[in-house]
Amino acid sequence: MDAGFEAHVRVGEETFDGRDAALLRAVAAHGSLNAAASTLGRSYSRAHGRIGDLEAQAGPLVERERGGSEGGGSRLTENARELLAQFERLQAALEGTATTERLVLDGTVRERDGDLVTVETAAGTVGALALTTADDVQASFRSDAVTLHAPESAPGESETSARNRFEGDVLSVERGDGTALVRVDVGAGDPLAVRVTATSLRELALSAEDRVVASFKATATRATAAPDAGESGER
Amino acid sequence: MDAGFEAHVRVGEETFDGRDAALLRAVAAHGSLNAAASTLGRSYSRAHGRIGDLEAQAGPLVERERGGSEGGGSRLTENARELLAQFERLQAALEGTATTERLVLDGTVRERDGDLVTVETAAGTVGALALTTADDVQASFRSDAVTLHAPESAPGESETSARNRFEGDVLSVERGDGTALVRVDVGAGDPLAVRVTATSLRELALSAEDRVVASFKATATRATAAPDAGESGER
DNA sequence: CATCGATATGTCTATGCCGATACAACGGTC
DNA sequence: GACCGTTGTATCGGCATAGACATATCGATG
Repeated sequence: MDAGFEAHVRVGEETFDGRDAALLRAVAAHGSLNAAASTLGRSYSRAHGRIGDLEAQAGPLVERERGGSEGGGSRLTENARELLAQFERLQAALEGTATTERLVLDGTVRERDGDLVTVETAAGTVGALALTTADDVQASFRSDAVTLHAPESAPGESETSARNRFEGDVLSVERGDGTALVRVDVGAGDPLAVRVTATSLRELALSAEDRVVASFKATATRATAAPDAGESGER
Repeated sequence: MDAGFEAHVRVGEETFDGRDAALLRAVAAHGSLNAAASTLGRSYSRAHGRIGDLEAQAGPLVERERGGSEGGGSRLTENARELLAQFERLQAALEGTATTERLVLDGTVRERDGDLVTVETAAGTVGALALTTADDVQASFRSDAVTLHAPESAPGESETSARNRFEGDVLSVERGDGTALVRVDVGAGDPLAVRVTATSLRELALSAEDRVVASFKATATRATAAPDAGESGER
């Protein structure tokens, strides 16, 4: 039961997707559309047509050369490299959110101010951006959105823009490759997972049972409708 | 040229996507698969088959009733509501990252430690999670990942797990509905955009030309390959 | 027991996508 | 001028998907 996605970038009427990105990468790697298509197991004519369609919307993507000692070839334009980089940033960003753990807190909306809502949860009150008008909500946020502080030096409410703040005990520290996952009991059902660098782990001198303050921004917290048992309108 | 995606949740052999989610929502809203299919402009037989396929992997999704005064009907199981909620959280999370502004910093990798790299950029040195082995990279992060501090009370390096820190001048403050977008000049090409709540804006008393400290976590920063002008390996 | 509206199931067919194939044009090298 | 490997262009056929349609079944109601 794991999460996934297909990224794409709209460019005019066309939709540039992972398949297109692979094609451009292969062209860059092989120096010819022919070789690119065949290594991808795709037909040359389709690949050719696809590039034509994309170029009609995005401007020149490949510089073509016909004839010559090696028959010619194709190279990416600056334009194409830019598009590809944009796609890859998007892909990386989405990849991050799809694979990053999230903490989900069930709660009830207490206050609204535009998109911003105040939600009461088992762990305390949190601010969140609302994507729903329902009052029974789940507030969730990414484990990499949380900053840990030593309790004695945690900044005051009015000194930072991180509005949400929990205090709790470190349950476990799981060392990874350059980063570590710290689990903190904040009084909610599930522990709060926080991904930090190995350096931070060392400088905060964190280990199990230590007391820490966890802060995260309301604008990085999303409130979505809770899975309602009864009936209360669609969408 | 805007970003998008198609979310899906793998469940056994099947892939639960936005189309499936819409179907389940319509069933919940109308109380019958027949009405659901027809309001979605889809054929009943296909919709029926699709639900059967999904149930083979995910377990019961709808409770069916045949016959009766109103011919019967279908209602979602708890299981289905759970699946739908999971999908909607994913959708919301991805939606957030696809629409949230990102700051992109061009830079060069100076150091590696597992997935973690140190990147030198025009605005300063930042830690990031690397998704590439290239040395010319773009470090990017979400505008909602950045916490603002008053300069005098910004926490020290060893007191928090936010490893990246810039100091700069506020360029502009753009008030929205409950939140505001603060642009900070940090010496990079583009300004750093930070989304904060209206409350934070007030408590930090931010306005243009103020000096602020912006901090964000290395684990929320992603390094992707820069659009390389020359040739340096595929992928 | 006929009616009605829903579930349940199978088949036909239109459509879109894509690989496969064929063929022309190009321009260096031999 | 023949050769070669590429870029262009057009067409055919296979395959998967999904709508359209036909039909059977179910069960409360009147």
